[in-house]
Order: sequence, then structure tokens, then C-alpha cells
Amino acid sequence: MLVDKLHMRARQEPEKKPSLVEDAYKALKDAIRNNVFPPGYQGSEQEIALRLGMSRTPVHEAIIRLQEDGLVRVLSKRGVTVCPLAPEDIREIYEVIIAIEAMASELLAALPDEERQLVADELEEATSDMEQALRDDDLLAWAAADDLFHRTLVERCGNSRIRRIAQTLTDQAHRARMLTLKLRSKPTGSIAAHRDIIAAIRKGKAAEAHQQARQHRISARDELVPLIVSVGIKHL
Amino acid sequence: MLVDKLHMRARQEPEKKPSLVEDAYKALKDAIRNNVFPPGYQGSEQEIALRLGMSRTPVHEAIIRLQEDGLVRVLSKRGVTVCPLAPEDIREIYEVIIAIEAMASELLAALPDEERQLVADELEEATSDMEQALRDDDLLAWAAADDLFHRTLVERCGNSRIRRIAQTLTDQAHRARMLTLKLRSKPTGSIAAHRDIIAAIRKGKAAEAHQQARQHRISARDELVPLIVSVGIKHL
DNA sequence: GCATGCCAACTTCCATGGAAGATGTGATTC
DNA sequence: GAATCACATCTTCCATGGAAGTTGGCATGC
Repeated sequence: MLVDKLHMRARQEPEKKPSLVEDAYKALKDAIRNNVFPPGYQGSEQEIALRLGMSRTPVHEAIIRLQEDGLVRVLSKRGVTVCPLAPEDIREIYEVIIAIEAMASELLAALPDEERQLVADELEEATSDMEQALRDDDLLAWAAADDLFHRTLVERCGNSRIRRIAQTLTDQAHRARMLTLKLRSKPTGSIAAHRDIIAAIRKGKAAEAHQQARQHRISARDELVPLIVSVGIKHL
Repeated sequence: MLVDKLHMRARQEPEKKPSLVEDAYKALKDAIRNNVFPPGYQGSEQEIALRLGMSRTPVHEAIIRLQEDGLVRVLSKRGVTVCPLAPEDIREIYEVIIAIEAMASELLAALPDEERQLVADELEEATSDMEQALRDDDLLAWAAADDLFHRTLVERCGNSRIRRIAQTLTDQAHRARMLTLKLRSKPTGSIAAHRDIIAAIRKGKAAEAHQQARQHRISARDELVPLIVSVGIKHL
């Protein structure tokens, strides 16, 4: 235990201390993700503070961070509003994801052999979870496993900035993702695409991994964006 | 004048109102960029507030934003410190830039003809400025023109998230850039590379524009990172 | 009925004070 | 002389109040 503590210190991990700001940030982010505050919702910091049982200050500061993340917007003296996502925004987000994840895959494929195989194993596990979920007809489990695959991709690539950017983007896109999940047909194609990416990583073929990941996300975009447009949703 | 105001409103531009937080944010960012607060500098919000002639609150909130940008870090109860950049960070930043700008170029090349040529003209202008600066032996002007080229690339690509991410990254890398500017030999190669990118955009060849921009930034990374390592700088 | 202007009720924005935590210094103990 | 502990001082963190700005409604005038 003592060793653990020292280890933590040595690892430069500055010890998490739960602050009210952090609590508010997480709670609000979660509330937005799960449509507790639907897009377009407008409320006051006072009201949110009351709901979270804290003062206005930590709420205010959490909202500053959420605004930096692009999730909310404060309308100077008129309250804070949850940013709605237009199809245009989804397109933008996917364009960045295409570029970012392709780079992440490329970096993974350039890792030393041992670690590369380890990551590939993790990716493979997430992919078989998707397979299983599909057999069980459990869309939510499928989405969770798919999420895990893509999260692993960026978290293991060795670039903290890629990880952070990808996280912020998927936070934004989460609502759209949940919507389209129910709308489209069974996503059987993803599994094969994931296996292609994994294979390229295993072989250490950076260019191929890049191309496969890129194509996978391009396909996703080309499927989702028209779908969203077709249902006539202006924002969500 | 009245027309202007109406025009602004119509354009959904929510009217900039200079708030103290915004002032503090810009002032601090600028101070960090220009090494007024050198990397590793540690100070208190109180002190900064005094220096900027305002209360602690707006400074505190500005620092939250700067922390979100990755420029500073607040050490809970021990002051705020300016994040030093290790060579590792430079590598990370460039990896993201490689991916992001390649995508931006690709998007530019996919624009409708008219706008594409317009942007190409802008890019060409920045590039000839670089040429001129090189003839004048004015490194600072060269850097400014080079900056403008890359900024134009991402600002005109039609993706606001790409623009934002690129801006944040270049803010972080600015110090490193200024340092290496003096260290390396004359950057004559960039001009040809820029022209290749411009040509691809003019022709509307998305894949080629992507590849050219990517290669240009890869070269930059492969030149800068070893350079920084070679001078034995651990962080800056 | 309709436009106009005032006003009360909100909102964020900023200042300030106290609470709690971190740090370094010096007294105390052995 | 070295280790330990109390404490003074500095820091961020959070609460709260007042200032300034925005909005919607209501009275007023025609």
C-alpha cells in the first residue's frame, strides 16, 4: 500500500482530489450525454447549482470547461444552453475522427512487436464482444463494445493529445450515435472492418492500418450523415 | 453604421463584449507565448491578478481555460505553473498536425471550383511572402508568412473543429517554433512543398493534396524533433 | 388595437472573505 | 547534531453579495 502510494507519486500522478468543480463537470457532462438536459435546453447556473446541491461558483467554473469542450454555450446574462448538433456538426466531427483515428492506427502499427500484439489482443476482444452482442441482438452491448474498440485505438496509440481530442469528439457525438443506433440496419460490416485494422496492426503495416481505419470511419460517416439528414432532423 | 449593427445581428455574431475573463485569457496566453512567463514558471493567481489590475476571480477562470488548452497547470493549493514542453510533446503535437492539416488540404481540394481557386490565391500570396522574406533574410517575417499559410489552410477548410484544434496546437508549439527558427538552416524547402499543396488544391485532387500536406508536415517533424533533442533541451 | 417606453425580475460577471490544504521554518526533544 | 512536531504563511477552493446587463410584461399614449 505504501509502495503503491510511492509508485503513484513517482509516476507523476498528482493524486486525484475530488473537487466540487470536478463533480459538477462530470455530472453535467453525463446529464447532457443522457439527454437529462436535452439539446437546446436553457437554464441558469443558479438552478443547476441548486439541483447539484452546491454553490454557484463551482457550477460556473464547470460550465466554462464544458463550453471549452463545445457542449454548452453561455449566452452572457441570458443563461446557459446545451449546444444542439446539426448534421453539419456531425460531418465536422467525423472528418476529424477520420483523420485522428487513422493516425492512431498508424502509430499503433509502428509500436514495438510485443506491445503491438498486446493491443491487437485487446482490440480483438472488443471486436468479439461486438460479434457476441450482435448474435444476442443486444444493440446497446454492441455499441458499448464498438466504443471500447475505438477508445482502445486512441488510448493505446501513445499520443495523449490524440486521446484527448478523440474523447472530446465522441462526447459530442454521443447523442447522435445513440439515435442512429436504433435507426439503421444491423451493423454487421464493422466487425470485418475492425478485423482488417487489427490484422494490419499485427503485421506492423503502418500505411495499411492507416488506410483501413480511415476507410472504416469514412464508411461510418457516409452512412450516418445521410441517415440523420433523411429523418429530417435539423438538430439534436 | 446602423446597417452594420443589423448586419452583425443578422449574421448571428453574438456581439463581442470584452469581459475581464477574456482579457485575462488573452493576456496570459500572450505572456506565455512570448516567454514573459517562461516554462516552469510558478506563480499565484493573486499575483497575476495584481499584475493585470483585476480581481482574482477572472484570473482564476481564465486559468481554467488555459489549463483546458494544455498551456498551464494548477497544482491545487500550490500555485499555477506554465507547462514545459518536452521533445515528446512536440512529437505528439506534430503527429496531430500531420493528420489534421492533411485532412484540411483534402477538404480544400474538394471545395467548389470558384472558392477553391480563391483559397489557392490566398495560399499562394502567403507563400510568395515567404519567398520575399527569405530574400530579405528576415526570419521573423518568414515565420509569420509560414504561419499565415498554415492558418489559412485550416481556417478555410470549412471545418470549425479542425480550425480550433489546429489553433490550440500551434499555440502550444509556438515557443518551440521560435526556438528552432534560429537553430536550423534556412528553410528553403517549405516553399516548394507549399506550391505542391497549392497546385493539388487548384486541380481539385483531394488525395494528392492530402498526401502533399501530410508529407510536408512529416518532413517538418523529422527535422524539428531531432534538432530539439540534439541541443539537449529537456523541456522548453 | 397597436406601438412605445418603463420597470421589475431575472441572468451572468466580478469582488471579496473565510475555509481547508500545502509548505517551509524554527523550536523542542532526545 | 538530527529528527520531529507545531505553527505561521501562502495557496486554491468555494460561498455570497452587489453591479451591470438582458428580457418580458405591463402601463401608457394615441
